[in-house]
Amino acid sequence: MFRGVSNLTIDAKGRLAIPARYRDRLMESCGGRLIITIDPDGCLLVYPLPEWEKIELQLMQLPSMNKQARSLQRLLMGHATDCEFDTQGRILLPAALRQRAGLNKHAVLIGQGNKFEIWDQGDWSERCDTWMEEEATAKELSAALQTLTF
Amino acid sequence: MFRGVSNLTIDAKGRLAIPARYRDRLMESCGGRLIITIDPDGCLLVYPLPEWEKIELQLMQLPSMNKQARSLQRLLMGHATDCEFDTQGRILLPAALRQRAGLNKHAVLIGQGNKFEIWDQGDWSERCDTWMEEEATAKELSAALQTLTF
DNA sequence: ACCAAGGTGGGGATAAGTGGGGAGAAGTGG
DNA sequence: CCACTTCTCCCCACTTATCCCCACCTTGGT
Repeated sequence: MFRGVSNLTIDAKGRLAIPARYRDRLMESCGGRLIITIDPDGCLLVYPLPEWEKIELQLMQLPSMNKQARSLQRLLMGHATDCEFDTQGRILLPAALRQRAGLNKHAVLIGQGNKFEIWDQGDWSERCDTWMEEEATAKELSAALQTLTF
Repeated sequence: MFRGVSNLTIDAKGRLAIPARYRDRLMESCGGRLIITIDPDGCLLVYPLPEWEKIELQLMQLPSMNKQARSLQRLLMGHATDCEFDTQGRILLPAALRQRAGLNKHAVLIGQGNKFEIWDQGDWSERCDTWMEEEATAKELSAALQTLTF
């Protein structure tokens, strides 16, 4: 499971250094073969190849005549790009994806279990503020969260 | 079960000494492997790794298309950072988490059963005041508390 | 009053993250 | 088909953060 937050910089060439603590795990789980795509919420998603293949399978099984499913397929499948580490442990984020996620110099990489998310630093901290407020003051809980304890 | 409150100082490098009375227990229950994350209420949560893994499992099973679930995953999972003791029995609180919880030099560590919470000292005493007032003057009781005896 | 143990502070080696030059590959247009 | 531009990636240099180590200070017990 990937977890935790890292503040990183994207250099002028669009490269981003994956934190060293994740590298060994990524090399062994997928030989450094990653898939990067966009998330409708405005961040990028980074999957180890084997994990992505599972997602891909689920996505392709959605009904073609469902509009919402179709747009999700186009967003996720359509933007999925292969990436590998360079010799310094960095990945090159394709310009198109960087632009779509509004990524500038300062980015945030967060572990989300089987994947990572990459956010623009400003967007991320704003979102966090909002979410914390919402979660703290939430009057009613969705059914999925009714039994959660932490 | 962890209980009790400790006033601690966070030094200039962001290190915090775990009180000696907890250390043996932590070393044996998780080999000193702790997970620190944020709580929507504005404090940090500290779990022994095995405890955290249970929560993680619950979190990652929540549906990805549920917004409330997703934001909770991002807050909890996204900030969950592995920490280990240094040779003096201290842990290094990541700068990002310290900032998010508004931690300065003076902090409070409180035992909360299977986890600890870390609060800024000022925030903590303010919150305590508020809570005491609220509990004392509360007009109606939520269902979850109807049967509590203490 | 002394000793032992826990808590606090800071120097310094090492590893991790960052930035940019430049060779080679790939794409574009005449 | 060739010349030009753009992109990719390897290499090296620099900066920042992490963690080990040692030293001191405070507290509680004998």
